[in-house]
Amino acid sequence: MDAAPQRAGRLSRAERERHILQEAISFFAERGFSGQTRELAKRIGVTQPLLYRYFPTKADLIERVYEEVYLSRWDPGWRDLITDRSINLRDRLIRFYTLYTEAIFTRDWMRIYMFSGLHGQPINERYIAHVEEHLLAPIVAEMRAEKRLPDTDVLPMQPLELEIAWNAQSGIFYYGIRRYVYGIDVKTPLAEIIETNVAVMLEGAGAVARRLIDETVDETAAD
Amino acid sequence: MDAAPQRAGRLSRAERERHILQEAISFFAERGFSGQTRELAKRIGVTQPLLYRYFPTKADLIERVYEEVYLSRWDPGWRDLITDRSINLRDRLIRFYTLYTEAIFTRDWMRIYMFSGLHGQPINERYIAHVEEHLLAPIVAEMRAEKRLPDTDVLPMQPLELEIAWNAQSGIFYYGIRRYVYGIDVKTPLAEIIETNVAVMLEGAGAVARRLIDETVDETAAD
DNA sequence: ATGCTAAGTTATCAACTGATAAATAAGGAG
DNA sequence: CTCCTTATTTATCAGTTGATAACTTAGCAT
Repeated sequence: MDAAPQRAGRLSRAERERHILQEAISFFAERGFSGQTRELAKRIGVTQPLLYRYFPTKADLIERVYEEVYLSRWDPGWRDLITDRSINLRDRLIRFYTLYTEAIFTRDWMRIYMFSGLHGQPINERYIAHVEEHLLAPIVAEMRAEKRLPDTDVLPMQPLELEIAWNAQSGIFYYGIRRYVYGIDVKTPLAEIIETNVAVMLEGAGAVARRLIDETVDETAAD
Repeated sequence: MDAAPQRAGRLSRAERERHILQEAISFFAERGFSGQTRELAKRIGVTQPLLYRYFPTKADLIERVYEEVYLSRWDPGWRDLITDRSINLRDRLIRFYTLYTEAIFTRDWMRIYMFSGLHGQPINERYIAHVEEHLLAPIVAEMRAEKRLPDTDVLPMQPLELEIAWNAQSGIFYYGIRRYVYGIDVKTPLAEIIETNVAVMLEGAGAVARRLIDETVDETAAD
């Protein structure tokens, strides 16, 4: 037997909108953006036309889902933490990546992120630019300071240096993809992954970065 | 004006099937698996019902797309290359990742891979297990040999060691995601990414691995 | 209590979409 | 050249899907 078609409780406009948006995030994260409005409505416990009393079109609802997911979870404090030289770099990076992954390592966030990336949403590209500017570039600068290399004012950040930061970022992020997007049961706990990636970044990438800078200086001197 | 509705040339059953499958790969890679059969047919230049003369259902066609993408691009020689100790490890890994990325770094492959992962396709999970067994585990073993650490027969591969290999793999793979899935114009050429990742893996992960093994041996001795 | 505002539902449309059946035509075999 | 096999098309169905309009009802204000 089906459950008796029950009338949804009456909520204030703001409450209902919030409720719909929240459910829409986990719904589209699961089904992708081709998920159907009727199924979403059923999950929320309201009728399908009600959605259109709050969002003019499905595309508008999806747009709001993007905003909610991307904007509401970003913490400006991350950047301050990365550049806080009262803490040693290793601890800073471990602490930052712990906080960062606490914010984005959820099934909803990771899957919405991948779906929006696949759909070529501009917001995705903007997010990546934001990550480069506010997280990776500062990390590169801190790494230079740690290794007593020239400031980025003196010697601009090299593309390859950014890629080295991307390397660590990728190692951690792809762990999240395997776990939350692919749904694989990765045995190693996240804390160890972060520690390892930070260690590898400091030991390996530090050396590579130094070499890179030396080479660049040589080339400049040779001109 | 629309082009005159032209009749498709008559092909042999095998040729047409191959043609449909090839187009289906790039079509579904672009649109995702919710892409419509009519649009696919239009792109191929045949009528939509013709697809059903070759594939019983849309789901069957998608299944064939998976097989084609995942199975046809795997080269058993990769493993032989990784374990070929007549070449030094650094060159071996660079050569391997060059070949591997030549095989999978296409818009079609990367996007089909992500879509199938998001849809929880078992083939995706199987592929990852295959990568771990035939690529990453051998890399870990070679790294141990390089660093003159105990063989995996003596001391089994630690989960964290596998994760260190995943780290390098992720750095390279995520470059592909950024480029071919997100469509970002990454400035640094792939060759440099591979060189850097391999260098980082050998310098950083080598040290971390050694430490890990030492700790494990200590713990074993302490028991 | 009465009535008005706004939240929610019912009914329904038009376009879409996977799939099937019957009709058509290309091209090799004899 | 004719026939026959089969690749391809035309026509169409039934279920789906985003969206709209009209109707109903909850609950606060007076």
